[in-house]
Amino acid sequence: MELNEKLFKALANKTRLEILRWLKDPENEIHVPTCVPISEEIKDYGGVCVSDLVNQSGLAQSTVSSYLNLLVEADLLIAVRHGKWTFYRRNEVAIQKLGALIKEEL
Amino acid sequence: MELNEKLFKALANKTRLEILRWLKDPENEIHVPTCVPISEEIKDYGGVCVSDLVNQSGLAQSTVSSYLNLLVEADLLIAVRHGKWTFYRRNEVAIQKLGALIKEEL
DNA sequence: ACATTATATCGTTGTTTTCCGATATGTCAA
DNA sequence: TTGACATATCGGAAAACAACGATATAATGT
Repeated sequence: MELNEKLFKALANKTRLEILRWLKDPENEIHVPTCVPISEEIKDYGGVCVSDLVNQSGLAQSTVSSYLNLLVEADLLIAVRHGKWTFYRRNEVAIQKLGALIKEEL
Repeated sequence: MELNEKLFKALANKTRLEILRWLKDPENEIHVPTCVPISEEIKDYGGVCVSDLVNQSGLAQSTVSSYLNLLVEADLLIAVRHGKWTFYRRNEVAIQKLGALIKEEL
């Protein structure tokens, strides 16, 4: 984790910011959840599948998928594949570190 | 100060990030300073003129000027005009607040 | 094996950003 | 008040991004 252009580019988009917020509290924020947690990891750590975020955002599936990939590349999200679903969740450690880095190093 | 697209867009550029770093410690980071502090405010709070940042960055004067304006608009920099110079300095309060907001609200 | 579902990737088009040179504005000094 | 300097603004060309539909890949169920 470092404060580079790539990281801030990932955050420089309304929808991607919304995705991060939705994933903060999916129980309340994801209005029509469809993917049921199917593993202990998902039950423990949470995670939302792509199609739920597609519904929520109103954007095309391909757009959301690439946005999610950008956020993973920036280390802000963690992706876990289970069967045909990929569950995305926040990388809380990295996000806290980001806040600290901005205070110290920006 | 809020975590919106505009703020992160301002940070999503290598040169603008460098400018923020240079302004963190201008004495050491600005290699060829030309603008002498001419007021108590600049002496007290610091601040670097546009032409020094133009030299440092190697970009055109117009580019640097608009980059600085973007950072001011995002509330990350403070601009103070003295005579024919405009001195830019970091908005440390806002930057600390940004770090805190990311930890709490991102 | 085949159809279905979920996600990822590719190619494209319109929009935004980057960065420039030219020019305008503002300030000081002679 | 004219010239020189510092900065800001404008208009444009090239690159990057946003967002889409079409298609590829991957896993599941029959």
